[in-house]
Amino acid sequence: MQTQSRLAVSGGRSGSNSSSASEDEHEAVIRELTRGHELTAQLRAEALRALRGQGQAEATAAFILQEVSRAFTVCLSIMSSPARAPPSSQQPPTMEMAPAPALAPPRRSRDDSIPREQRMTSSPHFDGYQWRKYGQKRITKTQFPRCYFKCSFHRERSCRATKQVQQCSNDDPPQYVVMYFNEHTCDTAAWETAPAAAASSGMMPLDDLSALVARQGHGVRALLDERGVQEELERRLLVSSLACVLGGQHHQSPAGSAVNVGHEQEPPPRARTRDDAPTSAPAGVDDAPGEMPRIIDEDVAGLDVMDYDVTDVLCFVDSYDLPGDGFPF
DNA sequence: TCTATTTGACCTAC
DNA sequence: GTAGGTCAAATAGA
Repeated sequence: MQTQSRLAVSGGRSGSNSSSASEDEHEAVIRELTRGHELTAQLRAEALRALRGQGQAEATAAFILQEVSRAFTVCLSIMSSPARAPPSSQQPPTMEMAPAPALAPPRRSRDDSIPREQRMTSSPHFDGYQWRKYGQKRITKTQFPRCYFKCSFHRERSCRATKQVQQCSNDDPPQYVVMYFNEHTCDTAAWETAPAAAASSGMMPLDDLSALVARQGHGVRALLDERGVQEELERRLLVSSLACVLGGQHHQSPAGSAVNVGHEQEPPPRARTRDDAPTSAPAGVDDAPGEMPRIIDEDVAGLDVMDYDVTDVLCFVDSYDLPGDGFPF
């Protein structure tokens, strides 16, 4: 890609002043983000022109590309903020002077306690990964205990991902703050496929999906209740709409269902119901493993935004309390 | 019997 | 010394 090559040129530039190189990189990132923003605007114009008069597809494409554009805007605001300014030249060089790292402590240091992602949800376990609870702690000045989870594959696949779940309100349904630490290094795509996992992977026709839920007993029903099906419909609509935009094809709603995905609509229902008691839930074993995209906090931008790359950015941004509908932390 | 959860103890950072 | 994060033995459930 052009972006990569440009950044590579910028980053690979030889020079004695590391601060200068850092500034160059910073400028390069802003430059690329700006260009991405411009290209998104062009793509949006082209897509809307191509899809003019096609109702649902047009609206969905407009929504998705608007969100992409918003992501670029937010990233640019982050990169332009003083906090993201490149380090000053007064900073002492640390690489050579730093002492040899001691044996890494097994426990996370306080510096690492900054979550890579934070979200508020009433379904703290439904994020597409399997977790195992390894601890619970009552935190001072809080009403509810904090639960600690590791990725279920932390041992066999050395996945270091952890998350903390803490109830923060007694509402109905109760709300939880979920904090994620470390990236998943496990390959969740290789999970064994239970029927529900197959259903949620997008490979099962929606008619079959609905029929499965109607036909099966508690097992599948627990995973894909009616609201889950509704959410699945919406997810596929988004995916197919974006594919149509990129492929220039007319969108056809999956399974002939008409699902409205728009700003005016009330937030779609959550997919999960069993997660409202994190201390007793079997830590996500039933949480629809597989390729199902993680569902981001329903509050993000007031929309039911799926966790594709774009919304990863959105979610990340939310934790910085930027202007908008972000998560207030 | 196996696996996941619970919970008190221990360890580390502040 | 305190608070928060993790460990690991005990326990529960399938």
